[in-house]
Amino acid sequence: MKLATWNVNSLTVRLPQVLDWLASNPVDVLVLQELKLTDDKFPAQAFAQAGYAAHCFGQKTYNGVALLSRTPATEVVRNIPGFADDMARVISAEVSGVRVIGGYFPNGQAPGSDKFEYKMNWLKGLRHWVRAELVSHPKLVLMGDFNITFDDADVWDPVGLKDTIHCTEEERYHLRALISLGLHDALRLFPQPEKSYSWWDYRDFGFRRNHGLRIDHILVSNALKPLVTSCAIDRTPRKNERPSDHAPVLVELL
DNA sequence: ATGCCTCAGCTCCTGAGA
Repeated sequence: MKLATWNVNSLTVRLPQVLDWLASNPVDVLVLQELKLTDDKFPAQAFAQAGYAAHCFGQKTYNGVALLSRTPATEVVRNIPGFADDMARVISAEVSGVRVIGGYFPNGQAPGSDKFEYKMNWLKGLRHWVRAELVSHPKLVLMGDFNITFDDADVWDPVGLKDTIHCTEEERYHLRALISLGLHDALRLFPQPEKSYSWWDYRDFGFRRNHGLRIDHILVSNALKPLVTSCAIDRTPRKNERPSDHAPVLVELL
């Protein structure tokens, strides 16, 4: 079973690239973030023609997530039960016996801002929900755009970006707290190239200079960890014309 | 430089992203 996550930064703009990528990478499950479109504009038909059932949780202008799967997804849940949120950030479902959660974590803008406080509250709400989900669904994958780096290895300039957004100790505390629930950073279960990032700034030739961050993650539960056979970031779509600023991340389970 | 690039929208500028 192959699963992947990709922040597409507007599905309207990126749909052809997503379809091309799925043709080359026929994963079983793909979660998408930053659709930036409403449900009525979601291209369900195009995904159906590509062999995918799709569930959308859209929103105008910002946010918006979707879950695509080759076999039908059941028990679809939108956002975090028990955490009131105006923004469309989470979609989860059961696929082939695995609980899949796709998330677009808040950006947070800057430490000390209202948006940062919202990010902290959102992370707490997510954690409490995922803790319960792990009890009822031991085989669980939590993946998406976390907007948090684990440590300096995920940052192209750890000195210059120390304590800036995505790199603060408060954010990393919440990420470690998620891991402590019984989850594992799938990418680091395997050797990776130095400076493996999943996002590069559009400005200043960020991708060409590999000035990036690893903020898109796939976390697998204790029960799934022994089944993980590979995990990788696919940089190739970042070389497209008009690319998303994020690259997809893939994991393979036995 | 509170910028640089990209996207959406109350679209020819602004807010937000990361």
